[in-house]
Amino acid sequence: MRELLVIIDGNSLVNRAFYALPELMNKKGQHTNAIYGFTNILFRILEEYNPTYLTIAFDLKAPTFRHKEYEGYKSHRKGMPNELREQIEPLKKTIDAFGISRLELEGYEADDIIGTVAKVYEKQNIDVYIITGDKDALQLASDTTKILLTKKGISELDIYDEKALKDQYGITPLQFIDLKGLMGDKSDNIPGVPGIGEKTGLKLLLDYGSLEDVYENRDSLSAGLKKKLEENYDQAFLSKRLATIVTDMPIEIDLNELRLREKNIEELCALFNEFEFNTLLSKIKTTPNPEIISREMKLIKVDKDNLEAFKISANKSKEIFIKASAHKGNIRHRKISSLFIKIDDKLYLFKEDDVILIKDILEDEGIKKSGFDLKQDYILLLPYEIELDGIYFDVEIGEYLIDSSGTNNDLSILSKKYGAGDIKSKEDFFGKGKSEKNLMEIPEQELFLYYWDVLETTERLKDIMMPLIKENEMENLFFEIEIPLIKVLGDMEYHGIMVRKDVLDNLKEKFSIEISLLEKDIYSYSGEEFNINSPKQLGHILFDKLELPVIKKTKTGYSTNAEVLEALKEKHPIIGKITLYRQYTKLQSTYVEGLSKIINPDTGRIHSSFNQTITTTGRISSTDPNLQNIPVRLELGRELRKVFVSKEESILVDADYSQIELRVLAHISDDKNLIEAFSKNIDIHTATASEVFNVAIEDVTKELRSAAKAVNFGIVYGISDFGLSNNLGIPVKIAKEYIESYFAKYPNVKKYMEDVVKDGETKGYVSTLLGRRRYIPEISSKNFVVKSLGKRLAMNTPIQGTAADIIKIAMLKVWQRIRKEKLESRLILQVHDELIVEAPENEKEIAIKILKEEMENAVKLNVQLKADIESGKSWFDTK
DNA sequence: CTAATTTGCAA
DNA sequence: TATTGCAAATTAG
Repeated sequence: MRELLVIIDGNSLVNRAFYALPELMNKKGQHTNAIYGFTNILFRILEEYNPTYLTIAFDLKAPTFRHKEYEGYKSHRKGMPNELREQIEPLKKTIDAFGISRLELEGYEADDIIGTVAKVYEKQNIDVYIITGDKDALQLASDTTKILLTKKGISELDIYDEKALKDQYGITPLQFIDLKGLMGDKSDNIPGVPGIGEKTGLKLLLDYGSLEDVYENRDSLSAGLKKKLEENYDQAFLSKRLATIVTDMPIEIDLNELRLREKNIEELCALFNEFEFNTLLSKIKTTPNPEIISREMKLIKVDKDNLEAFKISANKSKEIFIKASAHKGNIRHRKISSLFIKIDDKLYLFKEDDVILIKDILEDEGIKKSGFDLKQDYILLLPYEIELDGIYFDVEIGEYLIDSSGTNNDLSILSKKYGAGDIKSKEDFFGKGKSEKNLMEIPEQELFLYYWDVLETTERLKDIMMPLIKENEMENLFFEIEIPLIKVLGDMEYHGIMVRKDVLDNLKEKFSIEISLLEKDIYSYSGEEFNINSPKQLGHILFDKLELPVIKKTKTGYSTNAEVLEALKEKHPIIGKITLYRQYTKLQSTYVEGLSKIINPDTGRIHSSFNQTITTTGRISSTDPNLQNIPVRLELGRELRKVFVSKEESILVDADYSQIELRVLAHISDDKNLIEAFSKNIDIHTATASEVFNVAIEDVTKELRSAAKAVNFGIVYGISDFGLSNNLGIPVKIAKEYIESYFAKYPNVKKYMEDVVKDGETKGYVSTLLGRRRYIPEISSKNFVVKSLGKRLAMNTPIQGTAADIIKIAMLKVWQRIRKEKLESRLILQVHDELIVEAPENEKEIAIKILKEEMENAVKLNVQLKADIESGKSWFDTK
């Protein structure tokens, strides 16, 4: 088999990549799109062509002989934009880490280097592929040299060899130079013969051969053409010289220097990590970390016969790494298959029946437990009446604090990211979806090896992350808040909330009657049956058939959202019906049916998952089901809250913070007027209205209050005049005046907004009161829209995030106090600014007291925190 | 079957 | 061209 040499035109490709891809940035604000595109091409070339030799040619800044001969050469080209320039050096580093050689020579363009190298080696019986976006390179094609031209962005390559050129253009590769002489090249500012383009040029060359031949035969051409040629004689031959790629540069390149070397995995990992190319990280074929494979592994199966040795070791070491693997099943009776504990270089394995033997170790606060997603382990142990204690370091949470923007960070991604070795991802090991393996199917030896890797990696990551958390001054946030919160959330999931299936069933019946009536009405208006749930079909009916005015479009067609329907409601009676239909079907499918599906048959309760590592701001999120978006605003939806109840002889105590975000704003901006508004204990929107619209408190109308409320919301979200005008349906100019008036009354709020944006721009991140960070790469974007988003994020995140910090502290304090006072009350829900406790009736008063005190005293701010408390048998009753 | 799109619910 | 989430239904590939 012949060997293959691939030569890449680096400048051409990096430009293509830059302009073809959208703006990408890492969290430091460094642009990475060109590097990303280029790297993707590299991966593709390596996979598809598997070349023996690979080299990438770059231009250097120095002028070439072409500039000296013709000062117009490429003179009209704009310099490289800074967003691209800053990517060149990192790209070269990346190429080096790939083990790919680079060719750069002063005084010659990449084309010349490519031409020379190609010609030298095609004579040595090597196949040469030249990859570029520049058609000039076609002159280099031969029967053994192929030109691969990028087309349409960078995703596809067109392959040309000598024969393909002949077929398509009818001329030889060398005649391409003559063609350039005739037609010139706009992109390089090569003039050619004005008035001759590709069509005429090709015809002339087809008829006569070369540029010289064309001139010799000019007499047989039409008068006009002859004149053009004669007037531009010098220019034509200059153009031909400029377009000629040098193939005999005085350089010697040893083929061996172009040989593809081994990748420098460590360096590549570090680079991809810096660029935040998480998807590419997994593409790197890693060799197992030598340290891991050289370590001697010792698996010790522990049962009652050899328990003592384990306990001595655990007590001595004081730090263990744990992971439980469990069968699928009910939260209260989920069976642990094996519990793995790593201590130093030993891996201990406990089968289900033996886990209880080490209850004392697991509950010993003095023995530190580290792991990945320890909430899961905590919950798994609860049915065995083991309450995991001494939880010390959770790698998933560590990563969340280091960078809250990360998405689906499983252990395998993290270990690559931090260079902590290579490990199979959960999906790779267990399979996913239908082919997910049952624990029983996996040979024990394999399982053991997998968990060894998991715990080994966990330990390494812990060691890597700990200093990062320290550096970023997040130790307090991590150890005093997030880690202790694991158990609070675990308990909330484990306890769940009682639901009334009978109420759900009634609602289902009631709703389906309404829905079918509405369907009939809608079909009678539309004159045909269609799927009302399909925006496409609904759009067709409303805007094509009924010819209602189009208010808004989406990228795929007409918009039919609530706002649009609201605008159309007077135009046709069908609109009101559709709005109602939407309301009912939403409640039916998402809530009535959704919740029914997920009631735990065992407990009669709903056990939602509370995730601690999802949101960018520090909030908690809830899934399966999401209990943080149960309807409340509309009468109809609010009914659903009757489903959520307390168990027998208990009561729900519901406490929610009053205006926590605006209070946080008052504190961090230290705005006297805003602080004073809160201290007077009057409705904050009314107070704002009075200030902004310059009326006495008593004279604030409903309308003014509601406008002020919108302004307050806008302020919290990072205000823009456009956004506010949109929200209030007023002109941008008026919205602008509102904002200016607000800032005039609350000058320190204005100062805070300016400062936090500035701070975000210089540091690349913003922080909450407790030091939680969010990186905002958007803020250094050149794109106005993206940058504006960045500014709003900078303004909003500290507010929303600080409120999240505060309620987390409150949750901890409430949880701890309930335990300390040995109550049977339980914290069961958190909805961002609201906590719900299920309390036995005789604990109602103390539960109220605890919630009130702990929430209002969670932190000390320049304004009082206020919590409003209600109680009742159902969530509906607490509002 | 999966991914993207549209819609709508909460704080 | 207003912040943060989750989920259902439809539809394109």
